[in-house]
Amino acid sequence: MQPVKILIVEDEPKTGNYLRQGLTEAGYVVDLARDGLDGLHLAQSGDYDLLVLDVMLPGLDGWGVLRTVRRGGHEMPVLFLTARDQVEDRVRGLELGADDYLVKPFAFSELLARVRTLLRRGGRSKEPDVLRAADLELDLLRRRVMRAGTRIDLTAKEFALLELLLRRQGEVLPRSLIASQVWDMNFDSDTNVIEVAVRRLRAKVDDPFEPKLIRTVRGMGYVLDVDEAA
Amino acid sequence: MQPVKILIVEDEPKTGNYLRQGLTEAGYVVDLARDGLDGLHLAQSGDYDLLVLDVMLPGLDGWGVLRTVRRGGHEMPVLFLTARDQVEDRVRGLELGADDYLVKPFAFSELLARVRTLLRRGGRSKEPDVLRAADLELDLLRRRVMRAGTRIDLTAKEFALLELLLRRQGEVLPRSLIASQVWDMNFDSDTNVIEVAVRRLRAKVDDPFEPKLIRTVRGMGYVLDVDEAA
DNA sequence: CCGGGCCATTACATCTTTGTAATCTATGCG
DNA sequence: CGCATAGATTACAAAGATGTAATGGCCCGG
Repeated sequence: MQPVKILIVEDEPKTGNYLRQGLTEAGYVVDLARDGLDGLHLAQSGDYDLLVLDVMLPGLDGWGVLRTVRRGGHEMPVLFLTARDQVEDRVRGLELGADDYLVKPFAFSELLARVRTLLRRGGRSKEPDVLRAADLELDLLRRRVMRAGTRIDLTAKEFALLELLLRRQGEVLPRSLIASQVWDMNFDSDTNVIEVAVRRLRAKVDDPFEPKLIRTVRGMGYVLDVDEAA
Repeated sequence: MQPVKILIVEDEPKTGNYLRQGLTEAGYVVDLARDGLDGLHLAQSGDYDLLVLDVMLPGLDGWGVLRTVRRGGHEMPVLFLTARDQVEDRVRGLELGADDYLVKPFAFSELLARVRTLLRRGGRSKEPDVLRAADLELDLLRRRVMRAGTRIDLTAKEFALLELLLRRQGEVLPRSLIASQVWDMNFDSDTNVIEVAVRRLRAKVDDPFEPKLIRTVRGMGYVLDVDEAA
């Protein structure tokens, strides 16, 4: 089972690095091209499972890249990144065979969700549909959470956070990681949103139940795991 | 292709009739039993594709019915209806093989969504995944709407309303029908929520585009269709 | 062409979600 | 043991979702 390979074509260093890091952390093998031409050459090798293309690139833009790649007979799914005011042009992208697009800035969890869907569609993916820990269940397709037989209603952020904790259960996730996956690129690290979000999630997912699944690791971050101490 | 048959077991006449009518309007063949025993006998015939069981029934309750039905070897999916304060007991229901439950009162569209999912899971259903009209597309699985290549963000109510209009495109839907499918049982008919909801939906789905798809039929209701007048 | 009802539209109120900030608690070190 | 700091908790604020209500325009019958 070879890893899933993703090519990012993005000129803004900040966005590019953020994407590369986030996708790498999520377990993909990632290459990053800084302009359209480089991107095109890499893409034409044909060994990527997905392209993430910025629309606005110096020289050859995202559409140019896509057109040529498609002409070469490559069929991998493509996710476009566009600025808020470029949305007008979307039709062009979709006509050319872009499969989805995101408007910047976006929460990384949003991007990840799309990436997963696109890969799933291509059949290229052994993604599970349900994540579990003890009596807790998170159904990705139905976007639904159950614990001990009760449905639990989570808000979007709560869901994204729990999904992350479940996907990486047993790992202590530093706040920086959580921030980069659940919030957007411009996340301001000197707030306590994460603590508050964890609190809210705990109130729904842990407070009424036993055992507690979300643990705080002082100075490190949070883990979700089924406590081994027995 | 035979129709999908659903058995409702519900003693409250108001709820029972509401469910029967709503599901019938949605195209299912529906039987309604008023108590647990009747329900059980009907269910044991085994020719239903889905059961909708009220938990609280006079005499034999929902669990009793389910237990016996399962013992008879029937495997159809079951949707439980429970009052807000009965939720405690849910585990029992799920252990017995109830597949989902709803807390009363619920919007009918909620129930319908669950019914569709349960039927889809059973493989018993030729439900499409995408509804279309002209350049408008509603993706049921991804809960996403696109028109002319742009993604359109809809709220829950807007989505439910558009889904209904699309499923029944070409038909003029009276307000009463819309109310019963998109709002809950206790819908108060002397408000103008529907008009307001249609306005909001139009603002997103029709105002920025051509042709207009949602039409008002004076004195009758609303239709979504691709205008034939050309 | 006038008037009544039907619908559209807008404004506003309420509730939920999400973020910010202030305060409280407890862990672990000196 | 007491303090410094990380984290928990609570309160408040801003933004979005949804419902209520008031107003205005338009269609149609007379």
